Amino acid sequence: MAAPRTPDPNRRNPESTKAILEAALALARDQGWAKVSIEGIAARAGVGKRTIYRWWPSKGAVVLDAYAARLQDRPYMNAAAAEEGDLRGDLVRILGETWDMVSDSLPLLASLIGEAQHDPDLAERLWERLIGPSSEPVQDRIRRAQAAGEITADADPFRAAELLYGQVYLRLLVTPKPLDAAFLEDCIDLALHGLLKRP
Amino acid sequence: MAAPRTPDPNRRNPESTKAILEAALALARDQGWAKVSIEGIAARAGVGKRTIYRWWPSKGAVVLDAYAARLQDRPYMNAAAAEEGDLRGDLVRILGETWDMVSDSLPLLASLIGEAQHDPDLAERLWERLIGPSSEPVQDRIRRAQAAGEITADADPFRAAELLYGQVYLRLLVTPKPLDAAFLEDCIDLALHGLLKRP
Amino acid sequence: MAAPRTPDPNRRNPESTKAILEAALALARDQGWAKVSIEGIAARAGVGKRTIYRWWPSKGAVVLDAYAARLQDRPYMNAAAAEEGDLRGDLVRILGETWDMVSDSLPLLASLIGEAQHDPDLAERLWERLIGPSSEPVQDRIRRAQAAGEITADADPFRAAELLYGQVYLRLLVTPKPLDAAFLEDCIDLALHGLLKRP
Amino acid sequence: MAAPRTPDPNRRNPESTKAILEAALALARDQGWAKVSIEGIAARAGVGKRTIYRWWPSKGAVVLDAYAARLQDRPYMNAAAAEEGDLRGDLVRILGETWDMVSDSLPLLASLIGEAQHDPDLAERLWERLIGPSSEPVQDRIRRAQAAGEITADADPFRAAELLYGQVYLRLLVTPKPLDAAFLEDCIDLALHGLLKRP
DNA sequence: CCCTAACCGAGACGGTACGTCCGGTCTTAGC
DNA sequence: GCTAAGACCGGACGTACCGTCTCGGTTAGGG
Repeated sequence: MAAPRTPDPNRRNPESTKAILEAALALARDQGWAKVSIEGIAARAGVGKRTIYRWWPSKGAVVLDAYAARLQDRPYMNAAAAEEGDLRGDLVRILGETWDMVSDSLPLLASLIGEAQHDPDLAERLWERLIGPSSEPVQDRIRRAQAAGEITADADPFRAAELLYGQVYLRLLVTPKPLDAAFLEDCIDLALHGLLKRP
Repeated sequence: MAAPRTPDPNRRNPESTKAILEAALALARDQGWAKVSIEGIAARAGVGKRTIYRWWPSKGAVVLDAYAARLQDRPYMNAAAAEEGDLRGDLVRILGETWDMVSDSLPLLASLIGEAQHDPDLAERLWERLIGPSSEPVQDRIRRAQAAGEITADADPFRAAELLYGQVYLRLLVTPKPLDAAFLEDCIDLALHGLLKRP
Repeated sequence: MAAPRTPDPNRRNPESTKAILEAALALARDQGWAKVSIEGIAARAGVGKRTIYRWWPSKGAVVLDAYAARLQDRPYMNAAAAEEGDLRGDLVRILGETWDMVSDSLPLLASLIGEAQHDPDLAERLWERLIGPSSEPVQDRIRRAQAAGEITADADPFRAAELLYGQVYLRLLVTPKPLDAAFLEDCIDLALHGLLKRP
Repeated sequence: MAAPRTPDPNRRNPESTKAILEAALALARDQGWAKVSIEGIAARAGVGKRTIYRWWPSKGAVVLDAYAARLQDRPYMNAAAAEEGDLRGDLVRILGETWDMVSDSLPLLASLIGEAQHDPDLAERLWERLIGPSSEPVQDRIRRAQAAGEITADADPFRAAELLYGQVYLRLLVTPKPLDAAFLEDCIDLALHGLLKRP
């Protein structure tokens, strides 16, 4: 009975969408996050501001979409199809694949997370679409290692992923030290062995 | 010899400084980060905008100063003077003390880190003044544990702190799950033992 | 063919325009020129500053428009339709009509001319819209007087108007003496007869 | 008994005064009136703002003083010493001498008069120090012409000067037409003869 | 095959805040 | 006690974007 408030997705202009996402990504990467604005995206995409506001709630959401779309355009990593090897080697491979996808756009990812601190809606989208899923392969591998008895059975795979990824995001967002492939490998070793000396 | 461009700190008005920091903190805590503006701080502090721009480069820097000043005003518990107990217990105490200081202003801390993602100068100040120093007690305790043979000698204390704190900051900034004292304790246990099953 | 830089006048909001002009006039008359500011006009008119800057280059231009609009709203007495009388009488009538329109806002007119001294664009607008046209009736009457042989044929009507009006503007802008209707009449007599004793 | 509010002129530093006046004049002539500010004058003169505010009430007053000082430095016109010639010739000479002094700084003079429209104190100073006195020689010559019977005895010399100078100031301040020596001569002729045809 | 509703570009609008300039007052140190 | 220097409060500047809105024009589908 009530008139629908949401716009009809079928009538969405794919060219405009594409132009907007490309413009957002280009601005974010070329001039940095601070220079991104809805107004700027609209101008660069040759699009009315209205068209952006119709489909996205904020500039963060646009950039997130643009960034996610770019990641999906990549020659998709086939973690699933990979042969199962030893635990450490598999973790190195999994993190390495993710690393290859994002290593050239770390500042953009950091800016998105930064923006999400004052934008709960963006925070949710970011977690649901990008960050949450990205730890699934690690959690899966942890679970298989638990089944194989390599890892304590009562460890929570989600917490295990946090132990591993926490180091990475801390570097990305806070610590003024390099974040590179070698560091990732060290993170894996440290997470696997922990701090206590083993007998 | 060259004429200094920076203003003379001796002529700084301490009352203005105090009013500005208080206004910044009040705004940040009451209305949230997004509502903080140089203009708003100046108005609430009864101060010219120029006076703020003279001494701080950005609103982030003001809020950081305000936040740091508040932390230092606390009746400081000095971890160093504490009786040395067992490793896990000391870590629980150290993290607990830090936690007590920041637990009522986590969103503000998160916003500061978020802002720092697009503001390298703020990022540096934040690390130097707030975040870097906060992990020193943990690193110290790790070093003593290494001397005592509890922890592998070749582990880097800084990396050890990253293993521990990474989990905390990941929760704070990214993961949509609760961050509380119980979680901190779990972080310590996980970091100490690592993922691999011990024989 | 080239993209126009100027905004499209068709999209101009007539209500905003009206509110701006009224606010400008009210501020200029109530508080005096010095208290007029774009910011103040915008606030009083309930309008964004941008809307003013979009259509006017300076506060002087706004006030000029407001002042000119107010003059045109007056129940216009058309000198042209007036019965032709003797030269002096007609001049008295013409100056009197102009006088009636501006006598209650002389400081505003003076301020506009004052402002125009440092603003060539305003000076041009002021001359084109207000001051230049105001001497036309005098020039017309001079021309008819030349045709009737009352005035030397080789006198330039524009210069004649300058002789007459110069005295008036000198009083308005420079001389600290009263400018009133009686003075206007004396200006006419002096301009008509000149200084040299007639035989 | 009461402490004097006005500063003691004897303690005035002549070097500062000179530097201020020179700086004011240089700024006014080089960058135009709009770029003149107390702050700018102080910086250029190497003087504290306080020193300017102590001796002048406004930037207009400073520039007026600077301008007046410059005029007095000129090789002073000796109108008084001039041989008395015929009326028209003397007027041409008197106006010509004034013209020679100001012709290279007309915009500055116009700006001063413009500023005086919103600054009654400046208006008074301007009239007393510069503009009023400048018409004295003309009034004197008019009086002598009246005594000689060349000019109607009942004409007010002050009004006569207004008739003559009004044309000049109108050009300077309002009319977008050239103001040059030839024009001055025409002003004299028109003022002497008036508009009415002589029998 | 036309009508009408939604999309689209463009951009004007009321606002908020920006970072800068300057006005006029006050403080500090030096002579 | 004047001076150079400049910090201070305050107000306005002109600009950048925000998110909403209105305007024609185009496009798509249901009558």
